[in-house]
Amino acid sequence: MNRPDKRVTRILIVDDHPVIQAGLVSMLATHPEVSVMGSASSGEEALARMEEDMPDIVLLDLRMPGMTGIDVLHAMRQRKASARAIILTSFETDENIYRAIQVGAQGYLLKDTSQREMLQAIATVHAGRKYIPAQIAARLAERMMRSSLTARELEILNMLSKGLTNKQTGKALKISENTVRNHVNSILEKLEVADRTEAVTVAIQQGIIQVAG
Amino acid sequence: MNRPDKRVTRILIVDDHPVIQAGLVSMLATHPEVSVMGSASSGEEALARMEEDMPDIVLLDLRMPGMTGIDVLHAMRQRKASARAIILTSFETDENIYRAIQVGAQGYLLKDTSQREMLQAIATVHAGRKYIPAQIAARLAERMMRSSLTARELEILNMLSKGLTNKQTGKALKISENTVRNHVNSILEKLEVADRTEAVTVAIQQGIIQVAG
DNA sequence: GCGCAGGTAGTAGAGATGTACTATGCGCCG
DNA sequence: CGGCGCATAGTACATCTCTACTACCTGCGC
Repeated sequence: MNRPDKRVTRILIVDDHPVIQAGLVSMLATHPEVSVMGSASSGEEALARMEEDMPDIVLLDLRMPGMTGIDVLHAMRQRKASARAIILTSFETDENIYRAIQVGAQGYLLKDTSQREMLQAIATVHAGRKYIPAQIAARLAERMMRSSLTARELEILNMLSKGLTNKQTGKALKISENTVRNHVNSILEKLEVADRTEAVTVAIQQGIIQVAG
Repeated sequence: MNRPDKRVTRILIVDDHPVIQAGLVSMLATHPEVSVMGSASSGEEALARMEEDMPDIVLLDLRMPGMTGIDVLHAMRQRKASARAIILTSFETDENIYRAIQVGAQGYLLKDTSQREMLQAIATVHAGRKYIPAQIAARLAERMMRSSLTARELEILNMLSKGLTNKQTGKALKISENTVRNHVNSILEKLEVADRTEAVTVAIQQGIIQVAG
């Protein structure tokens, strides 16, 4: 609980890739104003570490096996964790950015960020402000313009992407084909696309549905 | 041209992400049997560096602005470069793996690879053998099973993904709607899918078409 | 020169999709 | 309680998609 030096920003790295962990440690280690407390390779480990190490800032990867970064943010919020979170990820779908900010991320960086910018983001967030690069902010705005798909619509969108017809989808969900059609039309309107095929492209592009590798 | 120590494997890192560069340097620096000659942030820089530094192994990212890793491999082959290449990437679409191996990559690693495995891959490739993890090899086999789409089919698949109808596609390509239909049917057969919507999902999933972020 | 792959074009018909409405029941929130 | 969003269901019609064929031309390799 006692901090050795109040001016030093204490960092916890959460990323399942060893090379990223090593890279961040190496990029941050030489700077006296930050101190890397440690690294976690999973969300579960991160939450445990957070209670022990009391970091000021958590650098958080979104895509991890098990808990995702979003899950970790949720858990942090519930536990009223004092640490602030900066998302650090290779991917930047509109949906991911939107969700991360919604559950309380204070910063959002891409993995191609320079050391200089990374340090600046850490300083900014530690000072209590948000750090969202313009490019990311633009995507966030884009996403906030559009209304969200409902749970049912998401479910149906996923079935579209697997090539099910309206009839097959209706049977699978035990609703009529007509109802499926209504939902499909809502999806097309919300995504602002011409047909189900484009809907799938846009949904994947924006991270609304995932394509299991 | 004179190598200080023949037992040392000389490495060139090619990746546009500073954090990955730093991570790889840090993971490899402490090991006496490898020596990192330097890092390049782009394919163009990598090719220049290769002539100067004469590395034994190039650790090559696939996704980079400008030249992709595949482009670099092509250029290396044309110039009959002596260096062997190991692909090091976050992504692993069937198509990327297939293309990389086809143009002469000797290894294929994911960025979640441990330090131990990375060193082993480097040693194996330096000894003249290939290093393909079982998981990657399985995907490669999967890809080799299927016949490739023709240039025309690819073009039409891209238009499908944008929501164009057969008629619109025909007009855009100045061919008849009937011909488009024939191509679409070939696509469905080759991808083994039920309809154009599933075709787009599968094509994106396998890296056959890209979704511009 | 012949076969083969790829691109082109056509026909006919069954079925799926998209559009444009109306309408009901449920649960939530102010 | 009233309004609203959501899920449900329906009808009718125009259009698009998919299937199953046949057919011709070109370029390439054996």
